[in-house]
Amino acid sequence: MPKRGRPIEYDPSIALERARDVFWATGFAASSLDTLSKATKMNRPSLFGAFGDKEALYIATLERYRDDSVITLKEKLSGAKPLHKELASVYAAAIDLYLASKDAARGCFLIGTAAVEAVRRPQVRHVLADSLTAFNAIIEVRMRKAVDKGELVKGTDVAAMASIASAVLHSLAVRARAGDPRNALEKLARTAVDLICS
Amino acid sequence: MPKRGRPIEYDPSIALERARDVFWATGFAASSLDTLSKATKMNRPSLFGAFGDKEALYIATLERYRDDSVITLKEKLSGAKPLHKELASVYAAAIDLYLASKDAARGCFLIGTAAVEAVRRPQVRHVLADSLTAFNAIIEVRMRKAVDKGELVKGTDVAAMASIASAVLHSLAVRARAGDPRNALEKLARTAVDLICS
DNA sequence: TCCTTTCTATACTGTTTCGCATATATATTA
DNA sequence: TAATATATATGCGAAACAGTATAGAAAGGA
Repeated sequence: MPKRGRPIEYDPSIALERARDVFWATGFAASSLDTLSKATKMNRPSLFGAFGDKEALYIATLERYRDDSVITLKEKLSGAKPLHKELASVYAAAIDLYLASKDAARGCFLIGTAAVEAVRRPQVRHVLADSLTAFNAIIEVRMRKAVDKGELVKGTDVAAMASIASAVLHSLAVRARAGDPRNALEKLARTAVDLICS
Repeated sequence: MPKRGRPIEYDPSIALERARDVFWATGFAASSLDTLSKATKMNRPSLFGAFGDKEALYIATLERYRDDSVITLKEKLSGAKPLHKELASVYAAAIDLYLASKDAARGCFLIGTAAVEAVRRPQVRHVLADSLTAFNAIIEVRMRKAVDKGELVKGTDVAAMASIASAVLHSLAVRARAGDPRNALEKLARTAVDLICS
């Protein structure tokens, strides 16, 4: 017996994106339910019905961002192209994402907004930790493949190399939010690719 | 004509440290003046008289943290010891600082709490950017010296190397706040030292 | 047509927030 | 001692806040 009662007027997926954008620009603590309600075009009761309280909504946006990021990261590190090209495309995509806003740069949603809440909110901390681990693992898989293919010298510590590649991603996230210009971020990315793939 | 009127009962320097600790654990937005007032043992009117409004107080704590960090960073990168030892001691000191709390790890005060406010608060963004630039510059100076001393091969791009060393510091800051255990952070630090000083 | 179910709109409640106004305490100076 | 200058203590007040209660609207089912 599907479809009883009044149908919902919002698209949960779009609403989640709008809420994410609010949190991304303002952070969790400074984002009011009023602002979120307007951005998602959902009334507060509808927000509660769909996602739960403010923290649950925030965590849903974080998980969505993590899942999207995992997908694009896997795509870009598929192994179809040489490692140095794939790694460069990962950094380029990250920089585009971090500088996408017309206002001040937003950086990475996770590192920029979840880090501050992580100390006092264990759920947020765990989503953040899971995400960083997931990203690192995808990079590590590609690095292992690179050793097999001869793109990296045999004996390379792939876990170590992956953590360095991740570190550069973290640095791009922070520096974007600090207002670093695009060319500075691109220089860091080139440096990292050269260092890792030399 | 010094010392008129009732003398202050608080130590501005200690009060600033206490306020910094509140911001460090809770972030700017979620730190109430009530909590800050209790932590500093200053009434709200005294807080305003001494530091101005909440944002001015926050910026004062950020600048203090940056200045302290610059001093210790310069000390540890004085050139008295080999580069790999000095760099390792920088990372070790950072890890100690990031994990110092008895509760959840606080990471880096700047990256953990200023990054989230940077988008909407230009003053915070500028302090953050200045700080990252200052840290990077100190590392770069040491790297240049390392080339002169023969610790790094001639022709090394010292600016690039310094930005990688900084990136690892940023990653440690984020990963500490995500709850990564000490040994994971220490492994990243060792990896970075080996990569940079090999 | 009328009932049930589900979503939406409005408005409310009690709390917390920041910044400040007023009153009081403690020092120096005349 | 009186006057002045500065700091502290208490608490006010308007606004914002999160979450909810209640009423109304829009669909399907009988």
